[in-house]
Formats: sequence, C-alpha cells, structure tokens
Amino acid sequence: MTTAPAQHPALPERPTLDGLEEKWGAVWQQQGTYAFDRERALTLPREQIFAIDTPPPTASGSLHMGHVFSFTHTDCMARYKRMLGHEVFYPIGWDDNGLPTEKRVQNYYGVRGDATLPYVENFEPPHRGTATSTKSAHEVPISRANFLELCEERTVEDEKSFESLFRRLGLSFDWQQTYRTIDDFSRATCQWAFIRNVQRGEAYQSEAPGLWDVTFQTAVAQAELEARDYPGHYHRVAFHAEDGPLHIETTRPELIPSVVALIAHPDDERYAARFGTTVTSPLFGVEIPVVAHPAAEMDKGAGIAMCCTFGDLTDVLWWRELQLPTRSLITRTGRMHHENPEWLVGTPGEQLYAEQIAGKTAYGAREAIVALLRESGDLDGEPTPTQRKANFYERGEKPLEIVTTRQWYIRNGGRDAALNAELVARGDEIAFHPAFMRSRYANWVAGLNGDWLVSRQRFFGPTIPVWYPLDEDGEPLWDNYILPTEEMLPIDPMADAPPGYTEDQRGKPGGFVGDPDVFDTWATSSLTPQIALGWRRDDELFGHLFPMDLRPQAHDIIRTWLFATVVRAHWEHGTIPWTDAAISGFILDPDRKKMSKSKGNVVTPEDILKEHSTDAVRYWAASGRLGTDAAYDVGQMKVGRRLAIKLLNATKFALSFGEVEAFGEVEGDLRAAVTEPLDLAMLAGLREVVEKATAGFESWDYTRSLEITEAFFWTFCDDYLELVKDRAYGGQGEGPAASARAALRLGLDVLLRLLAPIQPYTTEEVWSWWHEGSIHRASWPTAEELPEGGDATMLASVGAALAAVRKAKSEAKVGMRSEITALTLTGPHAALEQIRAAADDLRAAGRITAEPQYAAGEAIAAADVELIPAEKRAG
RNA sequence: GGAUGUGUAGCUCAGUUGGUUAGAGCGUUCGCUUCACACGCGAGAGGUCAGGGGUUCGAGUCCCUUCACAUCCA
Repeated sequence: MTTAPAQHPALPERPTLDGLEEKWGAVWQQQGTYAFDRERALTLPREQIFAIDTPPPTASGSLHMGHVFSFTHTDCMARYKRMLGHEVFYPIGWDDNGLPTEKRVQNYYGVRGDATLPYVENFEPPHRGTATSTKSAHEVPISRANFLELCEERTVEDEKSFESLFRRLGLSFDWQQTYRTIDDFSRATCQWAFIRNVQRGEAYQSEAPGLWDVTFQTAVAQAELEARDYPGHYHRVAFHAEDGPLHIETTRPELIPSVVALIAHPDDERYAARFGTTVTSPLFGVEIPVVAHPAAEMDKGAGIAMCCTFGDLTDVLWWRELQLPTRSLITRTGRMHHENPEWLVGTPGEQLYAEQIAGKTAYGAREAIVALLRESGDLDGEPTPTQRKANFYERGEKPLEIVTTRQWYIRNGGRDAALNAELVARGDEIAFHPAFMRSRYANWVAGLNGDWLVSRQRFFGPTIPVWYPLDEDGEPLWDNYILPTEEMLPIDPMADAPPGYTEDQRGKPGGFVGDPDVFDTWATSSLTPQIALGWRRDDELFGHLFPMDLRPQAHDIIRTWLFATVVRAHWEHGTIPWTDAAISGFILDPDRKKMSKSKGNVVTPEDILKEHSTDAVRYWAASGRLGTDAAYDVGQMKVGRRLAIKLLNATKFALSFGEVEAFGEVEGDLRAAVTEPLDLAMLAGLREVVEKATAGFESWDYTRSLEITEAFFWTFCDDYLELVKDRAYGGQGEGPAASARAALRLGLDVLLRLLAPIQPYTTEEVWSWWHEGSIHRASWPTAEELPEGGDATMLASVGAALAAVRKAKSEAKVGMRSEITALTLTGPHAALEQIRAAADDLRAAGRITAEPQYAAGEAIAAADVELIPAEKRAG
C-alpha cells in the first residue's frame, strides 16, 4: 500500500545526476542493499530464489564496453527478480588463472617462468609495469614459485579496477559472495572434481598425438583452436618408383624424412594402379607404401598427399585408420629431433639428416631440404605460393604442430556417440535466450572429434593432482598413478609428497614424480556454480540452489565455458548446471566492426560512465536485446541521460504541488483520492503498462519492458502532466486538485519502480524524496495496486485534442502561451465525449478562453481557431 | 563448404497468432524563454519493408529462391 509521509518532501532546488553514483553506491554498500540472505533462502521454496552464475572476468584482461553491456543485462534481471521478492544469489568471481594472466605478468614484470629454477627469497622483478621490451630474450627467467607470487600480486591489483568499474556501473552483486579461480577453495574444488572424474572413469590419461603450441610450449584443446589462412608454397616433389617418378605437392617439404605413406582418393583413376605398390622418398630413400583413403582430396595439389606423422590432423586420421607407423620429427620446441630417427638408420638419408636437418627449426629444415631437392633434381619447377588453412592456438602466432605427448583428458562426447547424444540432450534441457543460440551448442557438441584435453604445460592454474611411482630403474609407472585424498586438497604434486612417500623420494628409483602440468583454465571455470555455491563446503546451500537459474555469457564461449560447465555438471551431479542461459551479443563500433584493442577502437568504460552518467550508459546497454550485437552508440546514452533527467524534474514538479492530505478525507490511501476521469484514465493506461512491462521481463525481454515504460512515461510528462498541472495547483478546487496530486504520485510511484532495474541511481534518488527505504527492495508493481474504473483511451483522446491545439499554435508560429479565443474540435463521437469530460483541463493546458465547439469528424483535430499571439517577452 | 542470425526512414532499432494509411528515438527542418526541465517544449518532412516468385480476400510478417552482411564451425 502506498502511503504519503506526513512531512513535506524535501525536494532539491535543482535536481542533478551528478554525484548520484558516489552517493548511492556508498549507501548500498553500507546498508547491504543487495546482500544475499542465506538463512532466508534456505527457508524459501526453490522457485523464489534466483541464483546467477556470474561470469568471472579475467582479472588481467582489459575492461571494455562488452562488460558494461552484458553485465547490465544480467543486473536488470537480477534487480527485477529481487523486487519480485526473490532471494537473489548474485556472486562475483575473478578468473585469475590461465595464459592471459601469465602473459600479462611476463610483460608487466619482464620475467619468464622456468620450472627448472629454484625459488628465490624476496625476489624483486626487473620492472613493475615499466618494461619497454616484450622480447623474451630480455625476460629474466625465474622459478615457478616466484612466478606464481607475481601472478598473485598482479591479479589482486587488476581485480581492483574491475571492482571499481562494476561498483560504478551499479551492479547489484553481493560483494560478500566472491571467489577467485586460483584461491584455495577453487583449486581444491577443481582438483576434487577431477579426481572424482578419474575414479569414475570419466577422465583418463593417454599418450597420443595432439596439437601443440611451440611458442607457449603447451598442449592445446580443440576448443582453443582457430583456423587461419597461412601463406605457404606448394613444392612439387618426385618420389621414386620402378616405373618412374610419382609427383606430390606439399607445403611442408621439411617433413619428407618422416613420410610414412602416399595417399590418394580410392576413386582417383590417376593413382589406381599405384595402390599397393611402394615408392622411395627423395633424398632419404625410405620405402613407403602408396595407399587409398577417402580423406585425400582429388582436386587439391596433385591429388596425392604424403602422410607424415604428424603434419596435420588429417595425418593423425590416416595414421589411426590405416595403422601407419609413428615417425615423429618435430619436438615440443618446434625444432627437428637432434638424434637420428631410427627409421633412417641405414638409409641414404642417415648422414644427410644428421648434417643438415637435426636440431633445426621447421623453417630452417625446410630451406635445407628444398635446397637439397633442387640439387638432386627432385624438385619439379619452382615452389608456387598458396594460402592454406592452418590451426592456430587462439592466442598463438605460429601454426600448431602435432606432437605426441602424455596428457589427461575428460570425456566430453568427442569419442563416444552415446555420451555425445546425452550432452546434446542436456542442451535441450536448458532454456537459451534467445532460443536459437541452442544451435551453437548443438552444432559444437555434435562436431567434436576428441575428448577434452585438460593438461596444460603452464604455471598459473590448479595443478593436476596426480603422482606417478617410479620403478627400480627410475621409470614412471604411468598406470599406477597416485591420487591425493580429499582432505589433502588443494595440493601441488611438484611440492607435496603423495601418501605413503616422503619428499626425499621425489625423482628417485622406487620413489615418485609429480605431474608437472596444470589444468586448462576451463577446467576450473567449468565449476563456477560449484565454487560460487560452496559445493562440499556448504552442502545445505548447494543442495538447495543447484542447479542455478541463470548463466549469462557471450556467444563466443558457448563451445568452451558453457559446454564445459554442462559436461562437469553432467558427470558430477547428473543434471544441467542451470535452467537458463542468457547470451549477450558483442559491441560493435559505429562502423559495425567488432571493437577490439588491435583495431584501436576501444573506449574506456569508466570514462564513458563518468561522461554520460551510469544510468545513461545502462539505458544504452538495456536497449540491446539478448543475442543481438549492438553498436556502441553515444546517441542512445544521451537519450538515456535525458530520460534520467526527466525523471528528476518531472517527479520534483509532481511533488511540488503539495501534499494530498491537505485536502482531507484521504487517510493515507491515495487511491481513494483519485476521482477525476482523466486521472483514472491515466492510471488505467499504467495498469496495462505494468502488465506488459512485467511480461517483458518474464520473457527475458527487458528491452521491451523499458520501451513500454519509457513511452508511457513521456506521454505522462508531455500530455497528462501538462493537462492536469493547473488543476493540481488548485485551479479547479480542492477535490479535483487532490485527485490529480494523488494520481501523479501513484503514477510516479509505479513508473519509478518499473524503471528501477534499468536506472538504479536516478530512481533511488527520486524515490528517496518521498519514501523510506531503497526502491531496489520495494516490490515490483502490480496492476492491482492501481485503481480500476478508468478508460485508458480517454487520455489518448484528450491528448490528441491538446496536440491539435498545439499544432494550431505551431502552424501560426506563435508561442504556446498564446490565448485561443475560439475553436471547434472535431472527432469521432466517443472521443468528443471523452474530451468534453476533461474540457476544463484541456482549456487550462491550451489557454483556451472560450467554450470550444464540438463537431463530428474522422480524426481528432482543431478547426476555426482564433488566437491572440502571446506578447513576446523582453530579453 | 556447413550452421545460425541479420537486411524496415540519413542513423540505431521496434513491428505479437498474417488484418485499416508500416512505428519509435536520434538526426534534420520550422517554431517557441510555456510559472519542473533549453540537458527543455511544440510542430513538420522523411520508407518500393534487400531483389524476384508463390500461398491468401489480404503479406514487412508464411513458403520458395537470389543477393548482401555478421558470427561460429570446417
């Protein structure tokens, strides 16, 4: 029930948006306005809780308008749910681990992690943000532990700038519900979830050819790949057979020493006679078979390809399906093996390899081999330039190599059709907003071709909690791996000894070694629901709130973050991790280009917020629908700013007419004071607005809700407020004045609450002028709280009559103060009746001094207007 | 090449199960110091709904097709 306080509202002389962020930000923080009430949540039925799996920003990453955009979307929903009375669980975490942080630390401090170095006490890095060179030669190698200390230092600092932005943006997080993906609890959660996967057979280790980044020297997963055009040259090279040369075309002649087969398409007539025969490789003289496989592309190059284990993923396919030998040449550093490969022993190529190839980079080896081919006459013609698609690590600059390594994998349906179908079905259980984003998910899952590789040969991340016993010769017994117990977590197998061993047995025959790797960053962030809700730490809360309600995120990481989270929840809990996924689009610059640092078109969000005010920027963000890319549009921010200022001024004006009680009989219930048909008409229109605005939020369309409310608010200001202001001042007596004042208050009370999720600062400021408590803890408006009995079309009719009067003055090019001494209003009969019923309001607003004439007509219009131009004021 | 989305006023975008003359804001033009707001108010101009074909009494909306753009995956 809306009640008017006894004292006159304290209205500011000249309301302003300036300073509202500081003023209300401090109040919200101090009063815990957005605090999550765990005890209340546990007593509520699940459907009255709204739990959000907030995206933890990469602390070392840059702040950009995309953060402002998507976080505002989620915050609008969170605020709506909170006003509905839901207990909102809205945590904020920081994604610290991973390569972005390592790169930032390397550049910021001028250091490089080196696992072979010992820890140095009180290490002082050469730079703190002052490094001028990013060349690795200028980086100081430091121990893993020292490196981790610097990662820790840097991320804590970087988090502060995010916090500052998020607070100014007015995000209604509970800042007590925070986590860092590198903190002890997150690491323990990550390790324990993995151990459970291992124990149930959902994770396994395998020695297999995999994608490898030679720059970062780490394995890379399918989800981190990026196919890019990469310039190369086709080299037409002759292989030798008894009946003459067989030419192939290759972009990677340096791999000729490791060729294991020549492969053509089974339907390719040109090579049909060759299948089953052998040829010898040029220079090296290794005998290899010519075989058929449908993956050979007939129209590419010569139509016959050399298979090297391994040059690319097709080689891996052939190697697996045709059971070809493994002849690995490229090492983890990207250089050719130093030792002579055993398959070259005794061939003409043995000496050649040792002298010309061993230890060279792939590029150097290529140059050498091309020169040798030219010399031997096996190079046919000159190399011709070509563009090929090569796989890159998304953060890397060199094409990935394929290297055989021992790694850990989590099963994700990439090698198991039944599991794949189950995971696709999980996607069907989740409501995507917008719904078409489910296709992204389904396409990705269906297209997987391998399990999820989680080992990374990096530093800053939860360690893989596994030890391997060593046999009497000091060789690891991989399959007898040792896992820690739950109480030990988090552990570092490179620093902690496994159960039953002591540290001095590390690396000794009969002792143990630790797995040196860390987890893929998604292996931790795929557990954000578990981390945020305190799985294993607060099982009561976790049990009640999991699965959560909402995962908000951008569409580019559906294949990574969203999918990985689904995989982990599927294995550990047998459920989806949340019921809804809200997918935000990207921010494009005005030229419709994606904004990015490399394009130099980024703007600094905090500056934008200060320049336009938070509520203005939030208005822009809330004007972008889920799933739709949005333009960075200063114009929209200005519109939002105008709306906010209008809220200030209109509310001040509406309250300034005086208290409703002054006219007696009201007894606090404003609804009883609303008696005039025009006032009831306005409120009837608002009842419809409340229903539509609520329906908008319910269908995750906060933009629709905003549009509906905003449009009504402008009509409220331009037409209704103009029509009733004379009456509200008392121009028609006390009862009609009370009706207008009460209707204005009721209307604004509802309008402010409808806009509160979008413009939290302005609505809070205005609300405070005549209410106790935060608007953000007030209840979401309902149609029922407004009086019935009005006819919403009446305001439209009277408003149209007012517009007709204004048009007459505008066309006469006179001021709106000009007096109208005669006019005829035309329109449909019903509309004229409505206008007649509000004739006094219309005459006051239009300065119509004569009694208007009424005449039937099609549209509402003013005719036969006589007016006296207002005297122009001096100055 | 595949998937998904988009194409409506100069710009940014709405347009519900198909239903009068296709809407809003910005910008633009003209006018107005009107006792909340000049960060304001009022009025006007501005569209072959990407092209073509079809279904229908009726299509921006449904179907087919072509084109363009974007994103993701090959």
